Amino acid sequence: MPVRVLSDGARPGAQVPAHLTRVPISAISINTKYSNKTVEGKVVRKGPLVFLPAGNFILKAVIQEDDSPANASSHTLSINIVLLGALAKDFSQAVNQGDVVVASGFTVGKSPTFNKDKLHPCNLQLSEDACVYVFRLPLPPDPKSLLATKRSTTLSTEVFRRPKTPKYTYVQLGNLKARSVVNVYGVVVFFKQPFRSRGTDCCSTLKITDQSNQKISCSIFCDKLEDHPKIFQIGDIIRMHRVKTTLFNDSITLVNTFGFSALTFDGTVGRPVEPRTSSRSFHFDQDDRRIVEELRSWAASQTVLPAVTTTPLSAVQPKSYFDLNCQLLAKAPIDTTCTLLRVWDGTRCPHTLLKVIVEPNVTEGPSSFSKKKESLIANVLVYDNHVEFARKLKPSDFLRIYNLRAIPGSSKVPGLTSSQSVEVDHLAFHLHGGTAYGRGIRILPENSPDVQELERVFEGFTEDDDDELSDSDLLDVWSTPPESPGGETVQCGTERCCSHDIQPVTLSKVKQSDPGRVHHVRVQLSSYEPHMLHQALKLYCSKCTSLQDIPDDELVAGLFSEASRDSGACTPPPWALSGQVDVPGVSLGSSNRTLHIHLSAQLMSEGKTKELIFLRGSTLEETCRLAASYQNIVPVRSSEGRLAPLDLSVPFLFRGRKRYYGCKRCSEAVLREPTAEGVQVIDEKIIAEALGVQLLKFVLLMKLELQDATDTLAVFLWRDAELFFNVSAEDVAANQEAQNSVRQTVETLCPPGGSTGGRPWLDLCLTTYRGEDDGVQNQTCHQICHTTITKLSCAQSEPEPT
DNA sequence: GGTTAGGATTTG
Repeated sequence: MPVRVLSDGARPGAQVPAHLTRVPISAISINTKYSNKTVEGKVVRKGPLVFLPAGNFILKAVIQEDDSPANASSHTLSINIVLLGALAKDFSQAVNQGDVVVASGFTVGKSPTFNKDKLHPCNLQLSEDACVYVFRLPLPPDPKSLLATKRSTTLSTEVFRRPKTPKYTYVQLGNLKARSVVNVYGVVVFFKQPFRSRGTDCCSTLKITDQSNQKISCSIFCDKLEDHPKIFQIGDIIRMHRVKTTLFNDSITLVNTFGFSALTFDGTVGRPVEPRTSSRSFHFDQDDRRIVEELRSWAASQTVLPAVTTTPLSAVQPKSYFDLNCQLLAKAPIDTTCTLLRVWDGTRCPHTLLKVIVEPNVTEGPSSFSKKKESLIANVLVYDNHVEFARKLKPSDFLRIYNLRAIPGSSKVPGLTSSQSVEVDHLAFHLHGGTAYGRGIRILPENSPDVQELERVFEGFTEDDDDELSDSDLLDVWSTPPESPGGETVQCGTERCCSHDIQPVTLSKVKQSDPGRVHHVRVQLSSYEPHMLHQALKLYCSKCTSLQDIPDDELVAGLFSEASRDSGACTPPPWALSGQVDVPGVSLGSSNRTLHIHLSAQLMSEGKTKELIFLRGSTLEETCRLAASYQNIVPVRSSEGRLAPLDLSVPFLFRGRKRYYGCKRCSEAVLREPTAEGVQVIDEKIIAEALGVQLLKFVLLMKLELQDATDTLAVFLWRDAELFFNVSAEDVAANQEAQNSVRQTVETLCPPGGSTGGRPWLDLCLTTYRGEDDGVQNQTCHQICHTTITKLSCAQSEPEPT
């Protein structure tokens, strides 16, 4: 925001950048440059915010010098100011009549209203490059009186705003004093990606400099990676709030302290000034922009600063260390200290590259590529501490690998058997262990210029026509950049929890196999049914193994009202005590209804009057309402003068928000008193048993289409669906939260309208069996078993606002 | 209310 409201009571001059000098209003004239000048005055008139075409704004105001030089003539003390665009909007909101403002970055024009208002012959025009600092007297203690005063004295209906964010001051690196807490800006001249320290945190070490030419080392300790400064390359500009100065080896060093936060910026002159941060709220204004731009142009003029270079694969020299921007296509663990990253940058390295052979089933991402693409792929071996970071990488991620080493000749590659020879006369790429020289890997964000450059190069890449279809088709999957979901990031994967000791196979292998087998696969979810997830919920009878849909509410309500009309005389069973309950009318003015209830005499005698009622004559809606007051409600009707359960097309039991159904085929429902002796909780099982009802189980049934590099396969998710989604189907039937959880999981595995590149790879255990139902004999079916979702919900943590 | 690191090429 270009309008800065400074602390209550602050006086002009205190926080305006020091390089600006004030010009008296009376001295303003056309044909003079005012690039480093300010004017100061009290707002004596503030016009309304006027909307212009194309979403633009204009606002006019008059400011008056209130501590003017004695020799100024009175008519030149006040000057019209014209504000345009966002500045006008901000001014309208943040500035009140009576405030003292300091303006900079304005241009001077001839005042068209001079003849009319007899004010200054010039006006000040403030647009994009201008800045307005607002000073305001301390507020009276009672906000009500303040508002009243304001209303009576302002011309427009502006919102009076207390300053939201304090103004930060930044100490030049040459002026740092030991043992203080400061805010600083600097150009990064050295940095390491965050690495795990021996203590509790990750550590970023960096060195920064500024116009004072001091080079200051910094150590940033944060547990969470996202709180660390997002430094991509030397020359980036960093702003840090709340770092403390300490002395080490006679030099000032900076360490983060309580409330630390950092913004970083691309250090290239001319690029957009976009702060990089994980923090959801931070202070950033025209002054910050100016500081960043000044540091950029200063750094550009400095020859002593290290040059920023990345090297494309086409220019890599043997024996050199270099930084590589690339896209990850596939990765595979080699052993505990080494991981293979298969990357490309769209350029061809002139040297023969190392080939590393790994089992296809340990590879994440495609295990083979078209010949043409294969010739562009570099195999990067990352060691030791980088293995842990490599675990987090996904195929299709854009990476910057720092201090990668190109090693010519034959090297031994760990994990290879003797039959898998390593080519001699090749170039191998190693990311050695440790963090010396900033060695490490960073995932580049989608909006980074480096990523955009890579994408441009990839766009120019076409597959050979004679390539095998399966490979080239799948390339599209891998060339697709990852989705960047807004807000909370949910990363999903799956984990097998079976005891099978078998290696993963491809889907084409699964398709060829006989029923009665178990397979492990690594796949993506390409589609699922039903799309209306409530339709995935079914009722299952474990006795006759039948599966049925849950009756819809309309049908159930109809059966209830039909039963409620049957109001013939009715003799309750001898074990029951009968009574009545009033149910308030549904709408205002509709009369209360009196319903018959019957209770177990046994339970009554134990004082358990709320635990179970048999309810007669109610509608579905009334039953649901009463379910809030009674733990168990069994709807009953009068049948041939006796009390009987309702037809099993409707729930035989309501327990809170949960409804329970019985199997029509396997139940012989009669009304009996439950034996609740020694029973702590009367639940659906006890009641079902008493009523002779075969309880139906809620289950989830989905049909999923899986895909990998070789094929697609339709599988069922049923027997272990609850394990898979980590919810109970009964909860899904009753509560929104569980439904949302299932929906969210499915949508993360298979984003609606999303590209396949954003879909996670899933490790599944499949059983293959002979389907017998539905008259389709001998059909081979597949089912996901022994597999559970692992959901990493990375809610953006909220560091202290900066 | 503050240990960790405090740059400085490699086992492969």
